[in-house]
Amino acid sequence: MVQRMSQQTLESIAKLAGVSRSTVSRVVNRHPSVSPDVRDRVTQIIKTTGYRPNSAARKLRSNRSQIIGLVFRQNVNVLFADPFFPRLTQGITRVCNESEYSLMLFVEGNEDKLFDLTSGRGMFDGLIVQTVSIHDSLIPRLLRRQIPVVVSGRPAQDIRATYVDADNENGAYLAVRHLLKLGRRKISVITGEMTSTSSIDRLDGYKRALREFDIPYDKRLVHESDYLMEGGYQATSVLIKQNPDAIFAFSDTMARGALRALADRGISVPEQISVIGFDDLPPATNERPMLTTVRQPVRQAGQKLVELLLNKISNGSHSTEQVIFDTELIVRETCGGAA
Amino acid sequence: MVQRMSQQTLESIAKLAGVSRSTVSRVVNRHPSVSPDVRDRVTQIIKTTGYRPNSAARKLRSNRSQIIGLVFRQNVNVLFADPFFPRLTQGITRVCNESEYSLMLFVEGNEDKLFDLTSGRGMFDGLIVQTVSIHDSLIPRLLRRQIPVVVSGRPAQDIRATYVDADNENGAYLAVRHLLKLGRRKISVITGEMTSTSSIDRLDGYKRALREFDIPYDKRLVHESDYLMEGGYQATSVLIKQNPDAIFAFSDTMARGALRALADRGISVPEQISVIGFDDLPPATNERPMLTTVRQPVRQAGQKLVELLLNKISNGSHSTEQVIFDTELIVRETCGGAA
DNA sequence: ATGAAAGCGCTAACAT
DNA sequence: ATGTTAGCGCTTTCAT
Repeated sequence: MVQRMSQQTLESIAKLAGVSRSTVSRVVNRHPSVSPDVRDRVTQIIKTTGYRPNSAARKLRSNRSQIIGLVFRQNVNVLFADPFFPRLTQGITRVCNESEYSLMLFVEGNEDKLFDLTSGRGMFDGLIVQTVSIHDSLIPRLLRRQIPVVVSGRPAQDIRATYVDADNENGAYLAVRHLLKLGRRKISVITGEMTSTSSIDRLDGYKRALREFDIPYDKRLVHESDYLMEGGYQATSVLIKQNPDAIFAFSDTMARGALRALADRGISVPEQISVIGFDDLPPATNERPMLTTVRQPVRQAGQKLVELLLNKISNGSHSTEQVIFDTELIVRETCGGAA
Repeated sequence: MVQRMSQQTLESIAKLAGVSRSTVSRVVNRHPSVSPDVRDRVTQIIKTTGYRPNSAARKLRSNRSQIIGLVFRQNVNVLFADPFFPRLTQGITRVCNESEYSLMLFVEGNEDKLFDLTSGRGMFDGLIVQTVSIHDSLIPRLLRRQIPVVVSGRPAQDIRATYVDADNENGAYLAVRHLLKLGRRKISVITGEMTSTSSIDRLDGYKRALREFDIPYDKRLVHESDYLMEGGYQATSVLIKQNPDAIFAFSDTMARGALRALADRGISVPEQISVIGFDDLPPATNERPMLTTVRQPVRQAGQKLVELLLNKISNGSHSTEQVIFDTELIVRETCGGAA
């Protein structure tokens, strides 16, 4: 007669199998020194009883949970609206599934709550944290706690962390230079929140290209937005009053919004206004007009993040590492003229 | 002199404060019977040392984690592409943030791995699981484990579970009846995976409307797809050969794909073909032509799910409860003619 | 109001 | 190859 399923322990399984707790533990953890017959008997009992190790106990004892946390601080709307995040998540889950690690996602919680959850030793072997604002203090707090953390996106200057990022500055530079070469002179920009390093870096690239062509920086051509399609639409409605001959949006999603706003006003792309986006994630490929954009290898970034984190976990190293992926201009229909 | 931050325990804090471990525990857990001065002293030390309770130990002892898990089995692509999920997640996080519970998300893991993670007592106080396929056995396995579970979307017939769902059958019925009243007779359908109860129920509603108008069910008009925009596009490319006068897609996202496919072929909507979607989530409102669709209250569903789960956790009840939200036809531009 | 002590379920060092 | 044993850090009686 088998016990109630819900309360099995190593001890109860041991009793059922007529062996000691340690032996059962060995079987569960695939330790080699267990005789085949004992192993089979125990395995059988585990199966019929449906025994599962108590993860809290396991963690408490071994100090490993085999779980890594993925923290997205972004608003849920943005998180799901922008194809960036699923891509990144895919890269991450792929490596996790190959390894013995499982992934747990955190969305939208205030910083303190999140810190409590993630910093308590006993929960995660390590964390991947997506940067949000340079004013955010979650990352420095976690680092101070000596929790293995890798950061997705460059964190604020004063934070020494291992991170993975795309070369945002150069990507933006390439895009704007391309527009300038095509003869565009009033290039407006739709940025993300300017507290994020990606927007800061991209705007730097924009400025560098302008300097190279001796064009003064005009901040009336720069509109801060939110990475949402609707935001791109509205930003365009405002920027259009400056009569720009190009729009460079810091995400494909916002570029889509811009295209729609232009279409609604009967402004032709690329004849009257060129448009370039940033990301080059799937929708950029199959919507029309096909979007010229800056490609960043998001999935690879996700994979790299996990690799770095797993290294950090196993080495216990306190060193820091930065991986910057190249970005690349993908010329399609919305900017006019080939590279 | 304060100890290294990373290894504080109840014991070490107690030593620092010159009290016993129990007293520190009482302070941490806001137990009333601690004298004010002791409380202050201990609180101060906790703050300066940055002590955090070990969650594994806590859980092991008290059998509560204050964490609920949200399990999405869907492919990451679908998960992020369909506005349904962020909406649901918002509803859920909202209630969680009001309560003392935290939310943890699971995405894309195989069933066994997921079961290990979620079923191990010691991790979650309860789970919200999104249904995927009627053949999926994660939910019955969790239920057998007596883990508090509420299900989002109706599970398979033979599963007795607490769940929240929209009235899919009637929503589809309303949509199709509307088309029939407008004189449409060859109404094609783009379904989701037919292993999902939502698609099954919606197809039932479709059939009921047809019966009411004495129109035979023609399965060549039914195309199974995947809830992605691209899927809607491709389904439409196939269905169009049957010369339908209407397309009813089981999600707004697929309806968008259908609209694009029709536009690419120069087929005018609603003049030549009517289109109706399902969901009525934000993009349905601001894209053109404005989509006629079936509204389901996704955010409320999310909230309800949490409420039901928290009840279940606190009551420890083994009873089961079903909440079905009404669906509603929202007539806009793509079907032609008002209600 | 505070402390002592037991034990949650597990792993791993040690003994056999 | 298997068993014995000692905790991991915490909560919670039970004393005082």
